[in-house]
Amino acid sequence: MRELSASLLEWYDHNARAMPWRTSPADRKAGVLPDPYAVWLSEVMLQQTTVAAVRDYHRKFMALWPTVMDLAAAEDAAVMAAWAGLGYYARARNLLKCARVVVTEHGGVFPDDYDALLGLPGIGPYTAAAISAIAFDQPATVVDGNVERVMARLHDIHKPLPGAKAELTACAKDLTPMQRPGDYAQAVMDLGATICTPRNPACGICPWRDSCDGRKAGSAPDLPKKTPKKKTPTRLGIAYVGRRADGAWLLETRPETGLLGGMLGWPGSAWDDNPQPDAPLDADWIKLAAEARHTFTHFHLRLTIMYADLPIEAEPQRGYFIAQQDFSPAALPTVMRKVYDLADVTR
DNA sequence: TATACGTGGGT
DNA sequence: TACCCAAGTAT
Repeated sequence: MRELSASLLEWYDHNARAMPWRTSPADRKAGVLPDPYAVWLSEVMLQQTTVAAVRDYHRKFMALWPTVMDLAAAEDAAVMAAWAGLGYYARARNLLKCARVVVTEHGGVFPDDYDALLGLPGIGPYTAAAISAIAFDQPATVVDGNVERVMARLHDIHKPLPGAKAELTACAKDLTPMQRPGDYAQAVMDLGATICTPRNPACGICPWRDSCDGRKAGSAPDLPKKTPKKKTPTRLGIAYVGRRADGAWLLETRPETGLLGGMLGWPGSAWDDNPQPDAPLDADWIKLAAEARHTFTHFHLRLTIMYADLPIEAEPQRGYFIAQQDFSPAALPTVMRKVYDLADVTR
């Protein structure tokens, strides 16, 4: 066990991926730990999201709100707008809740232990372990998709996920060292992200190649097994893009919960098999030639786009006008930005 | 335990 | 085109 963690840390010393919210292995050895706020922000953004997608958002958030106190004091709409395009918007809502709890109940200082972190909004088992290990060098065990894959291969476990989760977690826990646990946590994930990849793993240059049961059995590239998922259905909908004579756009803030909760969007119908017209006000709505197509995690969506020029005195039953100079399509979730782009081009 | 919840990139 | 996948969490 100790030899495995030691060899991985040796590998990590020379192969750590550079990320703005990290401190280098050399710095960490000198006792320099990263800013817990920056780590927390990065870990929430990285939930089910690639490092490449996160970089610019993390930089933007750190520039807009350099401390957890700044973020806690931010306007909800500003945070949602800044998160637009990154997906899984419940993360942004919980991010704000968490920042405010840290300020009001923890004096603006992030707790350093797993259990306290686990109690905060938007922080689950993975993120609690990641923050305590990476930001505070506590011996917590991170189990993300990378770690699951690495453990399944190392021990040649064929039981499919998610059922195998507990077993894989136990394996990961056994390997977690008391020395440099923060570096170790990042090292296993880096190993999974760069060597022990889902397809075509680079077993030949893996620091654990001589200990890997999956490699010995020849099954490593096929692990972990996963229970098959059903295919995604298609839903239909109608979106209404209204523009007032002074250039203002008719938008709405979506309900706090559910899909795209709390985000800005175009008023529209429900999204289902047979959407009914549901214009936000009476107007000469024109059906545009192009429809917006978008795929969410659990369904495909095809949106019919209706457009109307609206009089200056228009009084919509739903939504509100945003002046042209106050509106940025970048503040829209991607599906809504697609609608905007099509309306802009097709009209 | 199962489902809802985004998006972009890779194959 | 149609999957799969990415440093998961909440319910």
